[in-house]
Amino acid sequence: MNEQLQPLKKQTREGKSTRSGTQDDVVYAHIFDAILEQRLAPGTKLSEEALGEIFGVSRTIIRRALSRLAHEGVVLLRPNRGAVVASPGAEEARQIFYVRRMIERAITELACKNAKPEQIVALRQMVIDERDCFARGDRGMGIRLSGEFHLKLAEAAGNLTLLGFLRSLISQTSLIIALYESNSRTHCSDAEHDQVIDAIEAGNVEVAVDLMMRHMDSVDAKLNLDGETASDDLHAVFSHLLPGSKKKAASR
Amino acid sequence: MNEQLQPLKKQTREGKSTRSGTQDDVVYAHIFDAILEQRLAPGTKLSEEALGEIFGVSRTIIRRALSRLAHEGVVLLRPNRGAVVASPGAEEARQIFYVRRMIERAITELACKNAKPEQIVALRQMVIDERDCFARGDRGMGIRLSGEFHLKLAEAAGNLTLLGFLRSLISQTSLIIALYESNSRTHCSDAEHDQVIDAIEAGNVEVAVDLMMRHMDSVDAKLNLDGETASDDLHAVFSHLLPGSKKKAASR
DNA sequence: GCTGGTTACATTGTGTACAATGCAAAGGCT
DNA sequence: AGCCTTTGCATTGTACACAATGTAACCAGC
Repeated sequence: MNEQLQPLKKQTREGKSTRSGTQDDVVYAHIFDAILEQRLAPGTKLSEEALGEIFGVSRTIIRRALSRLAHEGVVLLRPNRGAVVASPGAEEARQIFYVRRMIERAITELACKNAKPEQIVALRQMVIDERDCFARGDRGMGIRLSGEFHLKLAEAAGNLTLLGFLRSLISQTSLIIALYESNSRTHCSDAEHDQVIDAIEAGNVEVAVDLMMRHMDSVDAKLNLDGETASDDLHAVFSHLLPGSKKKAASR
Repeated sequence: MNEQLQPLKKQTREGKSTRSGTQDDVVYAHIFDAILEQRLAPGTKLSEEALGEIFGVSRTIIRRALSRLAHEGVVLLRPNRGAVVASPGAEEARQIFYVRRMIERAITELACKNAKPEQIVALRQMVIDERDCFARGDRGMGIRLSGEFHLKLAEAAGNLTLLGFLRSLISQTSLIIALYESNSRTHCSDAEHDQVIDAIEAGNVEVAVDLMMRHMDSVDAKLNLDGETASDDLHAVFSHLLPGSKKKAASR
């Protein structure tokens, strides 16, 4: 009788006006998209009242969305001083990529063992969608779809903890890519994604992991993490001054 | 308003205590402690109003604390139906420990390279505190201090992303340990912690990692993850567990 | 003219009232 | 008697109002 069909899918950025429950999801997704597409520059102050006015909801909803974004690392929440778009520095970016590489390796290994045929099909579909998106030249959407491919892969791996971690990592790496990508030619090349699927479908762990690592290399290679963004870095240093953290100028 | 009764036995280590702004931290810590010490059994409903009454704060604060707890995996937040204490099943526990092992390995490696002398000192102090705590027989505090040792180690590793992930993992593993630990004799043996510090101080990566992995093994070995498979956490919620009965449910 | 303090404003933090939703028990129907 | 519907209650979700805090401008003093 009571159909408990709760549409609690992972945040699909659609589904507005469901009126209850998903309002914060909608706000969250829109702000996230705006950050990825660089319509919101790093360091931009995110006023609760202004956002509430824009989206037609109260500050309560905005606050929840900002809290989620802050936890995923794309927004910096300063006590009593509001939220700003995060501006990860080069060192922070390197650390994030280091962890992501490790997580992706584990996910690839697990996916080789646990991926089901229908999940492989879904992965191939993701690559197709991704390719379409690049063809349309939609940069922000392309970055997000690349991320969703990796998330689908994590789903196939079957470890919920890894999935959650990767979600956070992808949010941050997407922001970093949007910030530091020098040449927007090849992004997350879909061909590499396809090769990884092939290896996973064949159950060849060695090759799959190797391909994934090469994929990470190619993403890495597109970034300019070597001190070319002087102004942004300076800004980042100043915005990261939190009370209680006595590590200033911890350059390394 | 009026100061409510204080069911808090220990003033948590709130050093700065800006008297406003840390309220949710206090609430968060106390609920977390209560879960770890099994004063709150898995599946227990966490009513916002009741908690607000207990801690003498409004539901707003409680809600934030529950949100944090939910994100760290020790509380399950069901839309329109309130929050309950999480009850991770055996398979979920295995997945969490798998990830934690991987993260700890990376942290150990990095700590060997990046740990500063004063951080080593702080780590040794942690072990001493931990030992004192075990001597007093404070189980919940012991589990938490063991976790804080690993967090300090992650701090020494110098990767903020890994630190954040480990914080989430420790929250969940602490809950799992509290749930599944069969014999409460040796917990997180402080001797193993000491050995790890020695190896890190000596900069011996191989030995340090090996010791850490053995340490993970010994933690693993104390758990009873075989047999009482609560098939689904959702189903576990429906089963009305008596408060205080945490042993093998025997419903296999 | 510059530095220090004071005051006014803007923004965030918190509490509370109201609305919406889910759950449960009671009553009626088959 | 059993099952379905309905109605009432309890709890969560949202919006709003007030309080606290940080920021900035202004004025006084050096």
